[in-house]
Amino acid sequence: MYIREQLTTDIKARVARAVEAAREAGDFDIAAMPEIMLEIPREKQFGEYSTNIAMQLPKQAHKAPKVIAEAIVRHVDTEGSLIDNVSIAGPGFINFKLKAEWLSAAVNDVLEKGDDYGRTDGNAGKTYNLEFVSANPTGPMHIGNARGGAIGDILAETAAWTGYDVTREFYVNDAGNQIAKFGDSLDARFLELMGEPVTFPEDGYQGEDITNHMANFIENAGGKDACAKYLDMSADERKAVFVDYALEINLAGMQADMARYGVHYDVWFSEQSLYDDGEIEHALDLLKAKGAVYEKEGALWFKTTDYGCEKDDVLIRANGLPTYFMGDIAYHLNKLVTRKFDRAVNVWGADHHGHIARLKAAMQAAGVDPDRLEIVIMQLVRLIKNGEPYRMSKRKGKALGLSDLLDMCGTDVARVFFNLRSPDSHFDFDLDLALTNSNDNPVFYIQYAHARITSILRQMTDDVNTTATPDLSLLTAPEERDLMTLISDLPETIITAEAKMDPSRITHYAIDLASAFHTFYNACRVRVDDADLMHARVTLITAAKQVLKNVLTILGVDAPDRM
RNA sequence: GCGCCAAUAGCUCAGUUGGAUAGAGCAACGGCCUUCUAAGCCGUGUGCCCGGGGUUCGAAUCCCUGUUGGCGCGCCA
Repeated sequence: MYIREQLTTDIKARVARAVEAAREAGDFDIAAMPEIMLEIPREKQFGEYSTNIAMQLPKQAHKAPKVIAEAIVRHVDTEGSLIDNVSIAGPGFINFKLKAEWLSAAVNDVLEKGDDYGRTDGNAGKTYNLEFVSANPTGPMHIGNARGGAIGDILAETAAWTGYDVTREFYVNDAGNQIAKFGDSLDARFLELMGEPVTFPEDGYQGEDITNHMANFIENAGGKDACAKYLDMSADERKAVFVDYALEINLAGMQADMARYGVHYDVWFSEQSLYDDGEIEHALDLLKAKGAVYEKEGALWFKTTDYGCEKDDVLIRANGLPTYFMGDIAYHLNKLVTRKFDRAVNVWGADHHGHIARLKAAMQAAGVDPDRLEIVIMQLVRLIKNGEPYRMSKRKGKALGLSDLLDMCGTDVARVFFNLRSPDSHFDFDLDLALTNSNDNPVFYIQYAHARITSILRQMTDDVNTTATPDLSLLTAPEERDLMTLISDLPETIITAEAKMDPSRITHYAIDLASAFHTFYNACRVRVDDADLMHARVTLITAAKQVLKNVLTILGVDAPDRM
């Protein structure tokens, strides 16, 4: 148990006993014990913890909040606790001021747990599938995928730090309509390169990458003459060859890009495998058996409207081909039923939010608790160049790729940048800022704190007797206390980030921690004549360095020793 | 038309399960390096928390409503 958890459970228990004691003493009468909430006051003058219990009771106790608060405070037993004193303030807040020792406990906690400081086990034993990015494999990844990658990966990491057994998953859309379009586009470029007359499909992929694929294909095959045999094939056979060829290359490219981005997937799940393994059929049969499917105009429909949605959705088209929705149902049943994940979470772009309700409806129809499926909706990224939105079209191949982005600003900057704001806020990616002004980026601010600490410690190896126990009670400066307080917050920050599915909280914490260290650094010298104080401060910055390292690990960002 | 997301300082944004005097970065101005990394620190001030109702002891936060912006509403994925 980390120190904050110990404190909150202890204080809550003492408050509950005090309320009980006050009631027994006849100070007030209440029918039921309300939930006791502890909060951390914004103003330091109000102590480390505060409860509003006295303001929740007046209705049933028929007494003024202050009177209730006084009665509770009279009965609070602080024996054997870290509570220094209890007071009443404002409209009836009960404030707890702690003994300075609690901060030492936080520092010792860090030193004891090391690389594991911040890990908790509240979700131990539960499996968690996190699907993110899942970019269309028909072309290179774009900047929206970059945001999804950073958010998803750090979300996965926070989940792992709270005890979940996490699987990072990429759904490869290697089946269906867009693959057909991909094949049409490849074939058209091939015929063009071969000098055959051809009209490029109107809704085809116009990017250069398509032409490059086929140019390379021809070269690898030994030139145009050697490729003449493909002209004799049927168009469908030929497209199948090209799709196989280009898909493999694209997939390898995406895997390489994601690896470079610090994202390592456990599973690359093929949509096509759902067809090959009969899971599409099986899912359809299941829905049919539940009576959720009907036929209309030659197509098979899912009764989405039975689940509060506006209209029904097609599962199998009149031409016999399953829709993307059908595949998605089979896929999520695979996650939740076949593979039995306790939770399945998807990170989707805002342009997909309309699909949440119907997918959950399908899960419900299939007899699966829809709450086991959660969607994190990420608002779309807007590229800003020269202060104006930069329009790009993936179809025309003008998108800025993930690899271009990484060339420009590097993995560390990109990962932090995309986790500066919560997923559900709109995000403007300023190209000029990323290109020219990396000093403004908070990632350097955080890393600089780590490098500074390392530098100090490097120079002090001989000055401190590390076998002795440091006297942390010497750390009384406000800057020292602020730093220690922040250090104690990491476990709860991770738990909150996971619970709210908001990885930006980790980034904000990292910035706050770095700021607390820089402030401390400027206010307090570590290398001082007083050997005991020096020892205590070395211990403090050693802990701060460890926490910075752990938080950078979660963010997937390097913790440099020098800058 | 219906649905989802957003609106807080000049700009970009924090703001914890509703709490006490709404914060930070950038920008502007002024200060801090003979001593552990100045990619840093300290100081100076600015708010119709989009408007209007409501709930509450208490609302930037919750509910209703309006406005503005983004996205979606296909036998596309």
